Amino acid sequence: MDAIGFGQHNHAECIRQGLDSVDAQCKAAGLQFTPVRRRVLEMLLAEHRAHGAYEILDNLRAEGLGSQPPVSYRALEFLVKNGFAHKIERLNAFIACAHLAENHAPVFLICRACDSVAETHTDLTRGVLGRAAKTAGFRIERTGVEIEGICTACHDGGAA
Amino acid sequence: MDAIGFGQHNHAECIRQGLDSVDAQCKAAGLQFTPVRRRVLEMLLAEHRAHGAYEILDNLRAEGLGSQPPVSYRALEFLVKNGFAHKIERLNAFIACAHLAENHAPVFLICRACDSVAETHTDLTRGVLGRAAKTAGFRIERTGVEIEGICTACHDGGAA
DNA sequence: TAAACGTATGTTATGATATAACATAACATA
DNA sequence: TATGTTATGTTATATCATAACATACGTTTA
Repeated sequence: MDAIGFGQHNHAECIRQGLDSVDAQCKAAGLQFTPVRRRVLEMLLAEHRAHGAYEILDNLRAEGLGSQPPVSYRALEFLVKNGFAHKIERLNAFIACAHLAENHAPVFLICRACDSVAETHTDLTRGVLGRAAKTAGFRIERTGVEIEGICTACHDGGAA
Repeated sequence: MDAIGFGQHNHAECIRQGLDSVDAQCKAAGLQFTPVRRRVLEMLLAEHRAHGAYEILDNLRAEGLGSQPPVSYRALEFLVKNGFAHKIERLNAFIACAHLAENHAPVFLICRACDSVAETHTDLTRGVLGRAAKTAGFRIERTGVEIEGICTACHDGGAA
């Protein structure tokens, strides 16, 4: 279980792969990966932190790709609906999916010091929670796990 | 592991116990359980569903207990900070804590059909997620697990 | 080609959620 | 009384999100 987001990796490659993978998935599924949608995903991929819809919008506006809130919200909705991005509810902000193409019940580790967000995943329907839900007669459809704390870099660095 | 919220219980008793318990905890901790705070908790306890801050405010206003947003937000902040209520991030809404006095890493089961919310809990720091976090060097401070689906009553009743 | 349709985008306006900032009150205690 | 602390009252505004309608553009169908 890797937690992409903290730690070293070839980030340029990480962005390229993300775009390529979504490109391919869209082609396969007959989805339109339009310029705005592509650019929004690229912005999300640029950093492993959550981006607000209005921050995205500011960037789009600067590039002449749109100037009103629905533009960014629509692109983000497309990305989230198709599993290419996730919304971090705690932050009212969005992040590129770090486990594209995997069937994921995502878990987010949110550093409150540096705002980076790492994504890992689990299968909540198994384990304690799944059993609890089953006992309660609850039919799970979607899960969201958001964990707030301090990442390695920040507590090693002294930010906490 | 019980999931209070769905299923039968003596609700009047449930409200009374909630208020009494918080009353006692406030006395013990030297916290002021003021009329507004008490009334807000009572509103939350009235139903096992999440209440928006402005819905709470409307009620307060009708009772002459406050008329501006900060009134409800402050009371809710007090309740959340001291563990007497929780915020459901998905819904931007608040719910009374169903496990008062327990050290809780709450887990919410949210029925998208009837809007009821049940609270159960787990120890995320143990188990798969805890190990994952440890591996990533992440220091967990707070966890929020929100599970959306359909509750017993709703799928038995046919709402899904 | 044109008509009809579906999907994406552009734009205006507004709704919904949340907080900053400052003023006042109420209470404890030095 | 003066001081400090906590809670409340109030104004204004920031932030997040979507409804509704208009326009564009490609594809299918006649």
